[in-house]
Amino acid sequence: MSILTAAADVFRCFSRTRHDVTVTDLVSLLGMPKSNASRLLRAMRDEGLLETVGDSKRYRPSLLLAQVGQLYRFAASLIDRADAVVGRVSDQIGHTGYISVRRGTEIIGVTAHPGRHALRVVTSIGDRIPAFASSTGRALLARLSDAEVRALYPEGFTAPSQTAPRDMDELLVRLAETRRAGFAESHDEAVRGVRAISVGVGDPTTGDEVALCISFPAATVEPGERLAIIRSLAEGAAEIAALTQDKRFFPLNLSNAETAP
Amino acid sequence: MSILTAAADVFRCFSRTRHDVTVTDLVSLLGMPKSNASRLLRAMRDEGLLETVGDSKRYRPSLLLAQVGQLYRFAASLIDRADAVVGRVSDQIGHTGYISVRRGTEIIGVTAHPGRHALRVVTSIGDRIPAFASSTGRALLARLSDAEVRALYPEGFTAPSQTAPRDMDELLVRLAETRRAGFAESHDEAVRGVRAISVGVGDPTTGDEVALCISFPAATVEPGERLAIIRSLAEGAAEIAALTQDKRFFPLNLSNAETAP
DNA sequence: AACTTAAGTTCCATTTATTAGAACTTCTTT
DNA sequence: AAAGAAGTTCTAATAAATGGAACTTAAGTT
Repeated sequence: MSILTAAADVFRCFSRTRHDVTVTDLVSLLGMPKSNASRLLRAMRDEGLLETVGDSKRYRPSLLLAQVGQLYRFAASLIDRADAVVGRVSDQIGHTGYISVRRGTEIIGVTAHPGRHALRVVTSIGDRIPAFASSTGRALLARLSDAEVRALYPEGFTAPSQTAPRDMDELLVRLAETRRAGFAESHDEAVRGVRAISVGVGDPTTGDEVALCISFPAATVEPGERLAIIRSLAEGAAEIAALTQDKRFFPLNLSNAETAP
Repeated sequence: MSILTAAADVFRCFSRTRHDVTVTDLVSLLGMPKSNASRLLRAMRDEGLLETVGDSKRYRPSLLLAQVGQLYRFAASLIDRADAVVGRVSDQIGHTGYISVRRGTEIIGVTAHPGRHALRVVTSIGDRIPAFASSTGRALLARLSDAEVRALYPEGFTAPSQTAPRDMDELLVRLAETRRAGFAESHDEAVRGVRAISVGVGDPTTGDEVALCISFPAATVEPGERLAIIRSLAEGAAEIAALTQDKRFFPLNLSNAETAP
C-alpha cells in the first residue's frame, strides 16, 4: 500500500462542502491513525500538493493542483471542443448548457455554461448523478452495446423518479430510441419541471466520450425552441464526431414523434 | 525522499505546452531511471491521480485532479471574491482583467477575464512573471515591509525592461508610492505598449493575498478611462478589504500626480 | 489561574515500499 | 527480418511508512 493511495484518498476528501481538512477529519473520514494523518498532511504540504490555510492546522488543495487540474480541460481536447459547442448553443438560446463524462454508472459534470434567462437550470460542475436516470447518462450509455450496459448494472437499479427507466428492459428500450434519434431526452428526472437534451460524442484516439447537454424549464420552452436546441446540439456534436472520426456517433434523425412530443 | 516528491514533480512536468507525459519524458525531465518512471506513472494512474490517454502510453492529469484543483478557488475564497470584482470591472470597461497570487518572487495568474476590445491584452492563467517588474507584483510586494522585500531578493535583481525598477532602492521607492496611492501601475514593463493597474488585498484569517489587475493597451485608453479603472478596481478591493478586515490594505489616495500622468 | 479535555506532534522498533541497474519484452522503423 | 527505441519486470539493498504510546500545544470550563 503506497503512500500515494493515502494521498489520493486525501484528495477525495475534498468536496463542495469540505474545502479544507484537518488531522482529525482524516482520522474520522479515512480511519487512519492520527500520527499518520499528521505526517501525511505535512508531507503533502511540503511537496506542494496542499497548502496550510493561514497558520492554522487546516489544509486545502494547492495552487499547483489548481494549475494541473486546469490542464485537464486542454489535455482532453474533446472536452474542450465539446465545451465550445455547448457554450455557443447556450449563448445562442440562453439556456444552461454543460458537458459531462461517465465514470462507471455515474455522470460527472465537467464544464457548465449558466443560461441567461431568469428561470434557468443551475448545475454545478463536479456534481454526480446516476447515468441511467439522466439524458446525459443515456446519451453516453447509448454508445455501449446492450451487453455492456447490462454488465454495468449486474444487480439492476431502482428508479429515482417516475419518468426514469424502471428496470433494465425499459432502459434498453430508451437507449435504442436514443441511438435511432441521435439524442437523449429527459423530463422531470433529476429535477422536477426540468427538461434536458443530450448528445454523446467520442474521440477514438483518446477513448474519451462526453455528453453535450442543454437543460431548460419544461414549461417555458415552445416545441419549436426545443427542436432548435436539438438541431444545434446535434449539429455541433456531428462536427466534433467528424473531426475525431468517431464511428460510434449517432447522427440526428428527426421523425414525427420527436417534432411533436 | 518520499514517492510524494516524485509525484509532485510529475505534476510540475505538465504545462500549457505539455498536456501529457510518457516514461521517457520523465526520464529526460526529472533524470530518474526509467524503471522508476514506468512504475510511478502506473501507480499514479492506479490511484486515480493520472489517466492514460486512450490506450496509449501517454499519461495526463485525471478528472480527480481537475475537480480538486477547481476547489482551490473556493477554498481560497478571497480568490473567488476578487475574481468577481475583476470580472465585473472587466465586463464594464471591456479590458482584460485577471487576478494573481505571489509565490516568493514570482507572480502567478489564477483567473482571467479576457477583454471585449479588438486590441486587448491576452494573459493566460498559470503564467509566471517576476514580482518586482509588474504592477501586480508590486501591489503585493507593497504589503510587505521594506525589510521583508529586501530579504526576498538577497542578491538583488536585473531589470527586464526600461520602465521596470533597476535596483532595490528604486523598487522600494515605487513600493512606497504604491502604498501612498493605493494602487500600482506599470507601463511597457512585461509587454510593450501595455499598461496595467493593480490593487492588492488580503484575508488575515487565511493569510491569502491576491492582486486585482486590469491590463490595457496604453495608446487607446484616455486619462479619464484610466482613472475610472483605478477607481473601480480600488473600490472593489476596498469592499473586500472591509469584509476580510484586512489591516494592510492601502486605500485609494488620488493626488494631482495620478490624475494627470 | 488552575483544571480538563481535545487536537496535534514526535518518538520508536517493526513492517513495508521504493530504488537503481540490468535483463527482458514490445512496439516502430527501415 | 533486423535494428533501435520505448517500456516493463526482476532483484537485493536501501529507505520510507506504519501504528501505538508518550508528549506538547491549544481550547474551553470551573
